[in-house]
Amino acid sequence: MKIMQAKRTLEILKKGTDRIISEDGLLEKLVSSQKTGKPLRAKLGIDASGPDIHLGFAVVLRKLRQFQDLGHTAVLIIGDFTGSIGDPTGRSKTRPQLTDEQIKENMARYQEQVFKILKPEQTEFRCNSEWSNPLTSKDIISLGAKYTVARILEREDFSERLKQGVPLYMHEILYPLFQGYDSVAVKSDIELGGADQYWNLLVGRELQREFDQEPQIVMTMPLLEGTDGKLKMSKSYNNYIGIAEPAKEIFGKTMSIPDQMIIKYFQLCTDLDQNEIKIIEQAMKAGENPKIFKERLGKEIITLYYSKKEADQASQEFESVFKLGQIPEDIEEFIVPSNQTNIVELLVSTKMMPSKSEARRKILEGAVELNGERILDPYFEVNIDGPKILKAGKRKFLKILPQ
RNA sequence: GGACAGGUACCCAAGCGGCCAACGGGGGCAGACUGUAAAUCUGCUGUCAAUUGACUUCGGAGGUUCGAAUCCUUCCCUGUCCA
Repeated sequence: MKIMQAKRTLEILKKGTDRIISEDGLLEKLVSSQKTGKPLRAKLGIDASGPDIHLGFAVVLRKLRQFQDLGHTAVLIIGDFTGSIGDPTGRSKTRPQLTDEQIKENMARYQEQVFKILKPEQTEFRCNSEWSNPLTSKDIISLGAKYTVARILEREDFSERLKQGVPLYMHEILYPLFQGYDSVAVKSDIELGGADQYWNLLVGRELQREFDQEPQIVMTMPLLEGTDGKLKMSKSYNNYIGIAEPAKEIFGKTMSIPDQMIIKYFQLCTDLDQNEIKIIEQAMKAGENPKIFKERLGKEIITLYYSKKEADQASQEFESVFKLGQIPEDIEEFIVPSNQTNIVELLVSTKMMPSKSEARRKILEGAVELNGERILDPYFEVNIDGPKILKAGKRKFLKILPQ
């Protein structure tokens, strides 16, 4: 009876995952949790440096939410300690050390965003400095004694860097160890992560065994490519869609993903069921305009984080601005001190262009419009005798006002 | 500690005494087109001044030279091999 129920649960949890190590292990944990009535502890590590949650990370968070819906506990670990190392996954980049202030601030912003997806009452927020800071040199050495260099080097990006002659530093090697130690510290039952975290998560499993704990289940979710459709969504590639961004932005960015990504986004970022997605896929294959599905996608996503109403608004505005070439509703205003000014000066002082050279270039390229009229002359003098709309490129609008 | 190879703009990567603000690719921005901020094509991509010009930039600091990213000295950093 209990087993049947646990099996059903397992099926739900399996949906949309990348890998589970191991399914049998997970089933066992589910069964015993049902027997004892004790919720499982599902761990997820988050990076303390960039407090913006994007759709890629939301994929994992949404899975975590599923665990909560099934009665389990989410344990979110802010990597404020490991943050000072910088996760070497992907490429090597040293991250700046964060101050306590910054971390507190980031934490607050995280909670705000995370609870758009998770249930607060079933979420445990922890900082890994809590248990990592007190470790002594001796502790760290003995932690190091629990893992071999060969095993560390099994990791693809490490061995790759070694092969290519790219520096690999001692502290980076320690990173997975500390992340794994987090699992020991919070006694996690399951750890979730993106597919690129697979290896890191396995270390946690090994370390738990070393510390005589039942090893955690490792569950990874597929990585979501960013708006470029190639690289994984990440702040550092500037190809992300943040869940806390204005609805308009979310919509626009969604519209800019390559057509081939539409289905994957539906699968990972929306609640549409598999059948519905199939229908969309077939419709596109049959030659229907992908644009309409992209619109649907944008709306679905916004509805998830805002509301249906805001989704419709964002979509309508997009249509009017980009298709019909109209002016958006609420544009920023800028008050010009003098009543006449050179167009180049104006573009720079309003920060629409980063430098005068750039402003001149863009003018010559035909990117600048004033009240709907294209300006091609860098010497153009703007008379500010009333409100005017300045447009630079397709997306930048500004209302110019006289003093 | 020794030998060798390297450090070039946001990234990768050419250049190895003047024609270098520096080839090419990626990224970014803009224009055209379109079904969208997809795709494709084209242009731009150090700053200031502007038809030609000036300034800052090729790991750091000095030097040689009319003139250096390019040669020399020294320092810092990275990799490979040897101890």
